[in-house]
Amino acid sequence: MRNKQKQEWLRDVQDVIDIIGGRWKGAILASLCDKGKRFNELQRDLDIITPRILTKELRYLEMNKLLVREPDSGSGVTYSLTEHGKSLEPLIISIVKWGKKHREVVLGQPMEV
Amino acid sequence: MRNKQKQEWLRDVQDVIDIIGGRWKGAILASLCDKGKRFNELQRDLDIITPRILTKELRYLEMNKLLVREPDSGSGVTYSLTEHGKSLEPLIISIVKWGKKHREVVLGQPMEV
DNA sequence: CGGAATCCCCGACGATACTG
DNA sequence: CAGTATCGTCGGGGATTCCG
Repeated sequence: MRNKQKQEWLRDVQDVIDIIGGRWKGAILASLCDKGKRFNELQRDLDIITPRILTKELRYLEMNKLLVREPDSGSGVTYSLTEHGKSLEPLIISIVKWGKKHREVVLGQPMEV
Repeated sequence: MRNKQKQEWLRDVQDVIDIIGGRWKGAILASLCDKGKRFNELQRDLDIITPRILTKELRYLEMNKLLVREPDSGSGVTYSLTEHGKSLEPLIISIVKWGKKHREVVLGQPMEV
């Protein structure tokens, strides 16, 4: 760990994990991927997350500029991904790819060369 | 979230996050990246992680076949990455790359097209 | 409808000490 | 050297209720 560059990596990795990690953030991003959604719509879509948590997560993601909150005239709010938010998708795909390979390995495939 | 594929993605992502997330796992992997290390060596390398935690993390990573524990004759144990463990590096690099971009965006760069 | 306020629980993480 | 044992804390996540 004396290695400076790796120290920095760790910080970056932690940041990203903070964004897509946790129980809900990934799901929220995924749900918004198709199209923008309203609060209640999200709440239903996410298998009954409590409003408190949903609000908190949305705020966090908004702060990180991954999504935007747009009140429409009346009592309605729409959340949708920003370009930056969408740019996460390729990364997610890489992660998923490794994750699948990982599952195979752990389930007992031979792998040691 | 009705989207089946995305549900699966989320699971995979969570798995991966579980591996590189948390406070220490990433650091341990990074530390072992150069070469295998002994328990105490790791402990020192990781800026005073307590033995309890280190043991727990090592066990977890071992279970996931990212590293191997090899007792050498005498009272010494060496931990080193498996091929599978090493295969994480490219992924980490992708994550770091996005993380850096992300920091720029959040720090206030224009980015909306 | 879209939240905010309160209260609570549990699991991750840690400090410290001890052992074969 | 390589752990175990015991205890403690701290905060994320949740249930429930109330509000404009």
